Amino acid sequence: MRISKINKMHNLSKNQQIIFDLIDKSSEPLKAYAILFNVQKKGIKAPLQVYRALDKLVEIGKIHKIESRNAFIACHNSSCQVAKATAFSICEICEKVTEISSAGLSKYLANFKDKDGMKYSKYNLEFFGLCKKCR
Amino acid sequence: MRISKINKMHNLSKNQQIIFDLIDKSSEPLKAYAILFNVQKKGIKAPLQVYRALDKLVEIGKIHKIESRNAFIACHNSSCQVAKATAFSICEICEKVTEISSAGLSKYLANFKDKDGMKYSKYNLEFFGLCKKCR
DNA sequence: TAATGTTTTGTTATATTATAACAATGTGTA
DNA sequence: TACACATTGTTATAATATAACAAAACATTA
Repeated sequence: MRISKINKMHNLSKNQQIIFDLIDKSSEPLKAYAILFNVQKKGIKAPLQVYRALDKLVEIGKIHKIESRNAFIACHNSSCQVAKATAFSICEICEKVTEISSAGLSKYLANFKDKDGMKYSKYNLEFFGLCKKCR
Repeated sequence: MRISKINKMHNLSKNQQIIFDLIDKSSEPLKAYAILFNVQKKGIKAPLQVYRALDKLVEIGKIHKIESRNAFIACHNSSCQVAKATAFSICEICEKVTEISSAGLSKYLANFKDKDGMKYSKYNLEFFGLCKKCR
């Protein structure tokens, strides 16, 4: 019972944990094949093993995919248990990526309705510009 | 002089025009290799020819890339001469994609400042949900 | 028109990103 | 134990995108 509860709180499997740890300690978004290269010494040999772990980690909100870069970063936003509302800033020079956590922004977007009055369950926003260092 | 002016207004080259026409008349986002397949009868034989045209068309704002789908749609927002502020709604069932043109939204995002007071020159926003038909 | 720089094209090869299909093993629960 | 389901391992392949180089077309100015 306890164990099932823990599982539902998304205890990670072996491969998932290895790959999450790598992404979590990285200072920059990691690409799938860079991850593969890094975890080969831990016995993860095939792309599919990486992609499966990535899919699951994205699904449960532990990591996010930066779509414009095909790269993955750990979620550092405690409130986002699930990957349903994400916003990032991306520096076009040094490629530094930061997850934005702005209550105002998420509220605005979560409540945004299009012309037909349609509301959306999920969004991904990527801002581009120059970071402090690169300006 | 006149000609140069026209060029600066982004008259399209042969391949760019062929590929833009195809995307523009499509009711759904097109993927690069679907485009390639469709324009082979017009003499465009190699992926690179397609990608080069796509890059240029994106650069001048005639088309947009839907990052989460690796697909391209024509811009139907007369005000967006350059691909610097884009927003789309995507139906997760039928994959219908619509460009959102909301003055409120674009104003809000163009003026959005992060915690460090940083403003961004460019953004891409993708909303996900169910369209009217699929709901 | 000739000379020039720039953009576009054509072409082959290759790199990068991602999934299909199938068998085996592990894990949680009845 | 037995069952359902998630995870793993493995090989092969599909889908997406770029490198490098040469040639042709186009725009500008002398």
